[in-house]
Amino acid sequence: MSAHRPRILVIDDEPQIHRFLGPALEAAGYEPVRADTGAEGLQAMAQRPPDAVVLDLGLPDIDGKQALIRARAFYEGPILILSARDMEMEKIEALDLGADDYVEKPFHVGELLARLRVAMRHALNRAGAPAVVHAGAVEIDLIKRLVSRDGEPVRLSPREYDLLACLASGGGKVMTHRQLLTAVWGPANAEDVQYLRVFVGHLRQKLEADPANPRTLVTEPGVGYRLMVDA
Amino acid sequence: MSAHRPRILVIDDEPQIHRFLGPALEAAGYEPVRADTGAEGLQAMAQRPPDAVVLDLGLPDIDGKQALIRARAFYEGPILILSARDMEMEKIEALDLGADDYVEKPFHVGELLARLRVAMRHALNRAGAPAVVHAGAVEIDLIKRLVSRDGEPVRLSPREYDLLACLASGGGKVMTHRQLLTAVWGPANAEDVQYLRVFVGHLRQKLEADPANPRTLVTEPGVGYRLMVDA
DNA sequence: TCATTTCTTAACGAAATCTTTATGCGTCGT
DNA sequence: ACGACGCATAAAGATTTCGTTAAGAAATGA
Repeated sequence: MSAHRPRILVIDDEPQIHRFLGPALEAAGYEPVRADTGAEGLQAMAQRPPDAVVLDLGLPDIDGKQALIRARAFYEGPILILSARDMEMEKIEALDLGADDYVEKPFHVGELLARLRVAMRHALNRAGAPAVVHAGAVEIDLIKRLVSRDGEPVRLSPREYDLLACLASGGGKVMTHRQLLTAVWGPANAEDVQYLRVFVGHLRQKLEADPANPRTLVTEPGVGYRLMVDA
Repeated sequence: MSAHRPRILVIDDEPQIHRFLGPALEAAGYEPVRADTGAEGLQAMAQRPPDAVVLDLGLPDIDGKQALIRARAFYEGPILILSARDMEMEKIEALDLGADDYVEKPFHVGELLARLRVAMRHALNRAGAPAVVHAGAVEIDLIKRLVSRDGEPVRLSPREYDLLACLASGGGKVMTHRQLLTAVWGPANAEDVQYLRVFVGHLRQKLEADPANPRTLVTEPGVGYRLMVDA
């Protein structure tokens, strides 16, 4: 299955929560990501935005409210608040600060999962901004997952698209072999440069006017590849 | 921006609830609308759609679940469930049936209002999504739950419609196998891609001019399917 | 209840994709 | 000049993914 399971970041200092929420999430088809402190959680969110966040307000290092505010500064996805305390004011504040739901501890796993589904249902409708990258005659719509050349749609295989998307998201910067390989083929294949050669070839065949003299997908010898995005 | 205050329909048989929720809503800047039975509530919703609904599950005339299902058939706004019972299964069912939140009685007014704000915040994002989607010769009315091809109505089974509706709500985006499966068959069946193959086949049979060469319901190999909605 | 529709599941051939190996070309340093 | 190295392309085989069909189970409605 190439479409990855939704990644749920759980930020909680109690190992117990992770121990039983992790497997539950996994059983429900999600990929749980663990963070034990607020700082760790915020870093994880910034590094690779998860599909949803479960945040405990009672963290040892950062005040829960502060964590929520700082998270909302750059993260738009669903955030569910967990809290041991039954304080109305806290709930109201959290919800008004941008949390999508609030669950009291102790909670039923089924209910948490249901509320997670609701939050992600809402997130689906939140139509994102049109993230479209232009590179010469090539146009890449990263949201619709659509690629066209001179206005004509181009059919790409999953790997081909993932590779192109990775290059496009770099914003014209050189992407090293390692970066591309780990992103598309996973960390285990970070050394198989040959994959890149083959698939870059495929992409050039489909996207370049003259595949032998690439002007859009350029190779940076010894380093990696670069997509020449328009300014 | 609507000219008048947001109208909140409260469906509850207990006069007590209306007595203290009504003024609270009014104080918060809303215009409360009262319904004492399920039938009355549904009628009010159909007659003049409120900006949000607060629905008590323990109604005397209609089963709460049924009321929710029937409401969701034509009303897309926020629905908050009220219930005296603390039953996990009921919560999960209600949330999966399309409710946006679930509050147990007795509740704090402040919390209810906060959750209402969250729900309406979500509704804002949801707004703007067209209720009728055109894709080639196919027309899908997501509210009336009606599908037609070249103006001729098309009969679809429940699953077939749900699948098509999910594709249509994507607005031309690719919907991954996982997204479609979790939305239509539930998270438990997120891996059964075979369902999709079978039902996509059915839909093509009914909707495509040449089912063997689909131009409206396109497959994105390795990723999912896409409905080619008109621009 | 019975009849009809709908859903689930399995099997199979066909097609597309991925992986791997092989080969040729050019550059660079020795 | 020579070999080493990185890059590009081609092609074959293995694997995965798709679409179709069909038959039995389950749900629906009269």
